Amino acid sequence: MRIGQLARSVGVDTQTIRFYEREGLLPPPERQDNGYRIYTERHVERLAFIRRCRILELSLAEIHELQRYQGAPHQPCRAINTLLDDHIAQVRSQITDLQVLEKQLVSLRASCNDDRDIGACRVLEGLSEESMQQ
Amino acid sequence: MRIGQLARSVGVDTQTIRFYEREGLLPPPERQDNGYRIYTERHVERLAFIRRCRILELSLAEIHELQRYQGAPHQPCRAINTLLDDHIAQVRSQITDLQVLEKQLVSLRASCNDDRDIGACRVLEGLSEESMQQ
DNA sequence: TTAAAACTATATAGCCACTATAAGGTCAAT
DNA sequence: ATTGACCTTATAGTGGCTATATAGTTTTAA
Repeated sequence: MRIGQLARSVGVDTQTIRFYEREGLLPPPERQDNGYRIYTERHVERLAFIRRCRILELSLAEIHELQRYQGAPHQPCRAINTLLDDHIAQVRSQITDLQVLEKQLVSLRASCNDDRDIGACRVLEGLSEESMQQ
Repeated sequence: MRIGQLARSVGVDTQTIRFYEREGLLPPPERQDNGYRIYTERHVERLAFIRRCRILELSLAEIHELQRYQGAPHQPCRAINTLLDDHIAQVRSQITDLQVLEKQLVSLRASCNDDRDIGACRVLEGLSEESMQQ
């Protein structure tokens, strides 16, 4: 199949496919005489794998690492689990950070109603005060 | 004061200060004969304002908008509150997304212990299966 | 049969908010 | 006189795409 069909069947842009190829995540396919890329079922699977990883917000580097593991199926899989554990830890710390942020924002927002002049807006005041902690 | 002192007093890199100037967030300061930038107390405040906004993850565009409001103190401040409400909504949706993500990752991780061969690793299997929903 | 459309190719720039590097000028102290 | 700390501009890199420009190829419709 050609790049457009691969793109449609996995749900990505053709540009993204070429980008993954350049990044070494997708092996360079055969070419037709006119230079068009020809993909096989294995490319579909490989691309789908990448997309599933991306949905889980694994970085391209992490995906690369997973692909290396796939190439060595008789090693223990502890490294894979560690990779995932690290990623989970990262996601959790992002959540915690955002929750702190949300609290700060909500508290700032609560300091002002909608009916003031900008000159008296407590939100703007709050942002201008030194008291705000990092 | 010169750029290094401003940077230290607000806790940013000198590069970042020049970057904000280029982006129009910080007004261009006077220059000494040798070309060095000379900052005043007002620049300190202005830069600190920017930093407080950035801590709250407001974008440079949003900060720009806030600065425009500061220049027109006799308008109603509803726009400011709306900006903040939108930002809060955005942060909340990020949190929700990450929580969904975390669940998926934890469930994937739970499918495998540390003592398999990579060829039998259920994590890798999970990532390779079509069953994973986007 | 030809003209339009839909597809493919490469190369390059843009997004965001910085951060890093290079290559050089200025100034104070030793 | 030289070291070191500071300052200047310009340019490139980060991540994961996405957009644009330019051009060649194939397919479809008139």
